[in-house]
Amino acid sequence: MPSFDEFIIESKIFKDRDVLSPHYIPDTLHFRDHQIRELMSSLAPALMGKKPRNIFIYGKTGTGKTCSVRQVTGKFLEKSGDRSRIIYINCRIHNKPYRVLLKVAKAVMEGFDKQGYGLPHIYERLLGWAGDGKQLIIVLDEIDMVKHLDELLYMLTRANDELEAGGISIIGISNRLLFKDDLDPRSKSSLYEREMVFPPYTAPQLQAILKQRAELGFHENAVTTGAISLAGAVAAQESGDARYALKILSRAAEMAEESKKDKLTDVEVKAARDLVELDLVKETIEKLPENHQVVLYAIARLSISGSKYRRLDEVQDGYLFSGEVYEEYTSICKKIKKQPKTARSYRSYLNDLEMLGLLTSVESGKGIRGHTKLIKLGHSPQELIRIVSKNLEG
DNA sequence: CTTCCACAGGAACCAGCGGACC
DNA sequence: GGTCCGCTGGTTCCTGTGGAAG
Repeated sequence: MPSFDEFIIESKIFKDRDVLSPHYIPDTLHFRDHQIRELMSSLAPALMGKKPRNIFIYGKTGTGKTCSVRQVTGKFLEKSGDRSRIIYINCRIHNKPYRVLLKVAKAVMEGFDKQGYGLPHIYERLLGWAGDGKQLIIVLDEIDMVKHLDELLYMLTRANDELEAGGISIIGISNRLLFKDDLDPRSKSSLYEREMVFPPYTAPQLQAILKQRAELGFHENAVTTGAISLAGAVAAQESGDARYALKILSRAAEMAEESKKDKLTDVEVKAARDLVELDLVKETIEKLPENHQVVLYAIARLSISGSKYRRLDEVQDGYLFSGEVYEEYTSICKKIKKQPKTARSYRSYLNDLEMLGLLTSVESGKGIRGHTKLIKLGHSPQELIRIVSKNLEG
């Protein structure tokens, strides 16, 4: 009889895995002193009973936006009594004005956890709460995900005007700079009272961050300096994304562990780089609704067999017509005995997939078939087919 | 120059759902 | 248990576009 002891092995590399996870918030955040100070000075008025300005924060993923805000709000809560509150809302989940407001109301008012109230009712209750001189700061993370954002901003700014004492201010966080163009000018100017930018990390900065985490998360001498600098350099080149850098490092560590090594070197980092790429794709695909996956599958199959319209090769290799992809989609649906959705729905799936970076598309032009979209996959079709078909069966 | 093709994407609408309230 | 309310995930209808064909 084997003993479990032989499977429960002390890791030779990891000391604390959590430190490497993207949710971990370190005590000291490197290279963001400036932004943190600015945030604190912006919020300070709230502690003195005045309304702070609205702030808009922009930066790509993994540039420490959320981390910095979390840290500052944490400090803020220690200081503030019940006269001011900060509420953190992830707009990916609460992506409508109603939901945001409901979430705020729930957070602020005891026993306000019933759904089914109309928007005006919630609004009034909120006004009533802030009315006696309280400061409310709402952090909207991934603010670009909110639909009808204009409505929400308008409502909140109007609330401010109606309040004689107290106030409501907003910190908006986004990784899309362009999204402000879709806003109407009034909400734009109210949201952008103050603007902050989080630039991507440079290679040396990423290396320092990785070093800090490595000291906490790995055993002593388990990682070579070469490995850390390589991981930092790779991530800096790709995007300056700290999350990505950490992912490479921890994946490399897992690989070293699997091959029973006690040291993590640049060999593992190199190998991990490609895997991480694929991991990320896999994650996004797994979260996709069925129809999206079928569309993706259709595109992948056609990418292998190539477009029916040979003339396309003259223009650019590997692109497919929107129309033929839809045909493929419907025929796959029939094969798996599913009712295919309308072409209109299909077009919105396409847009969703493009937003997630799973495919790229360009408007036709240059002399092919009038007005259509040309579609191309962002990744190897064989891998996508593997992932999707495994997913749809299970 | 007009008409046609093959779409793009907005707007309005609808079915079905689930929780809160009476 | 009906109904009010809003959400989700579609559909239907529609107007817009830009190169190609006539």
